[in-house]
Amino acid sequence: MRVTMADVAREAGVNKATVSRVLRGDSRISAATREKVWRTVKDLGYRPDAVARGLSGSSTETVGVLFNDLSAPWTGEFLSGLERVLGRVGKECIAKSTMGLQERRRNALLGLLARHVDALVWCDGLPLHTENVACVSIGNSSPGGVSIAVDDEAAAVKLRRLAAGRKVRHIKGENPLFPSVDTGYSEPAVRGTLLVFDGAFGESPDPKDDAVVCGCQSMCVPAGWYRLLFPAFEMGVLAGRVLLNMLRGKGVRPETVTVAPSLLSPDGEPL
Amino acid sequence: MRVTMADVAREAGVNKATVSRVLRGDSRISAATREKVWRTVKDLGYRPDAVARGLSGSSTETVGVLFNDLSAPWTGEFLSGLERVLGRVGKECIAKSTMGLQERRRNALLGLLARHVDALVWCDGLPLHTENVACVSIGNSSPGGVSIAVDDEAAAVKLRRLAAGRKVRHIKGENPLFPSVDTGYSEPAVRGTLLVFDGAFGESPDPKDDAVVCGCQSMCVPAGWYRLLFPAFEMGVLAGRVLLNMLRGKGVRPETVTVAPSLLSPDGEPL
DNA sequence: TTGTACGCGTTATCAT
DNA sequence: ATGATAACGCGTACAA
Repeated sequence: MRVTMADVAREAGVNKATVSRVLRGDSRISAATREKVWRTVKDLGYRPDAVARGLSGSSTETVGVLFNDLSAPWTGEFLSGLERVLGRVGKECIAKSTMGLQERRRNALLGLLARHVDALVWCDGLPLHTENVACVSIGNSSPGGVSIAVDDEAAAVKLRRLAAGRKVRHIKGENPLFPSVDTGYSEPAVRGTLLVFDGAFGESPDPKDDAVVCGCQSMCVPAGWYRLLFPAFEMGVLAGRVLLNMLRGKGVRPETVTVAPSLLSPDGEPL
Repeated sequence: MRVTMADVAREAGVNKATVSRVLRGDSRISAATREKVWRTVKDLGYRPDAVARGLSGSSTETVGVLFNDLSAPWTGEFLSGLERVLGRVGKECIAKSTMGLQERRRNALLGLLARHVDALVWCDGLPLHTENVACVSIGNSSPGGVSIAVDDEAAAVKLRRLAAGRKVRHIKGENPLFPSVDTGYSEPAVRGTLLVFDGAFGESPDPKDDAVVCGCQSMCVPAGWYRLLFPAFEMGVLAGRVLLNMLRGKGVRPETVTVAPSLLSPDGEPL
């Protein structure tokens, strides 16, 4: 059988309520009682029941995370960053994918609400404003909501600097990570070409050219190539921080937080 | 306020228990009552409360998934496969990462047990046998438990076939996906070299050689290279199926299920 | 400072 | 076939 609060109370010779208070760190409790209760808790190996706590209390300490495609290469990094922040306060993440289908989106939402998630993270485009639940959206600014987005312009600036004096060819695959990054570089090329691969390696660059590959932290690139990193981890961290602030009712007015991707040289040096 | 079962019962003029029975599809209920209850459910937009159901019932319809490093490139694919199977029966996944730390492992386990997860998936090496909770481990066979593993030998066989007549250089990065794949090929090279990159591109191959890159479905490789795919998605699917069987008490004796990685030609054709 | 008692929304056990 | 009622484990006004 499971060790319950009643067990601890009985063993310690106090009331259930007292045990509950000690565990929640209620100040108005005698040092003696507190000590005694903690002892019993340890002795019996008692662990609060998260489900019961969720039903009785006002929070389940869970967060729902919805992706368009959970199998995309950056989701793990994002979840990792999110968990890094939320884990510290005992919250856990429930990951789901909607495949861009409106019905699945709706069902996912209803399912998560049925679980009393404290917050939602929409990583699948369309921001959805759900009353009563803290919510941030990724990539798309939600009107009136909080969103975390990639600073495409900053990326473009870095690429332009790297491209200085040469032609730029932007090669986008099926699922580019930086769909709106465009160097817009049109000066006459004097030093060859800079190839920017986003989502696919279509060809091998001429040895005298440079190549930039867009991807996540974990991606592997051929030696000598540059990397433009999609800041998935940082976005997860930011999303987590923003959510915590919202849940604590602190400032953080609805706004858009942007993260600049970093451009790394073949040696791994940031440019 | 939330629409509860009591609301439905009152509105439909029946008992809470009856509503519960109708929702669970209990057969011994009159067609009239069933119809009436369903009507009211629709009208009021009632949704069962997953938390309360978890407390009262015997299942929370949740599964805990533990990774060594959640930000690894294959975790998303794995979760996607797992969710594909578990989602069909209304189960959701809670993802956590342990960073290989024994203490975090333990805490993660305790936290998930506190949430009454129906099952656990260990993707971080050491299989942990937890009494009372269905559990599969990934990559490492647990003595007496169920595990899903990559068929390294099958991968080696395919590589050997591809390598026929040439030298093989296996280049492993920091986190190779196929740590134990070894072609063991030592015949005198008569047709150049086959480079196998696992986890890192150390160099660019000589144009006359072939190269195989080990990675996930989402990885991008230079044109003309071969790919050895880590079957993360399939492993997720398998893990899900095995878990469901365990939870339903069906056969599936403790064993090891292996998945063969596929070797793709530059055109995407399986070899 | 601590105890009493009720509520959270379901499921399950008896009755009827 | 259905109703009444007791768990499930915890939080919390209210009382003492």
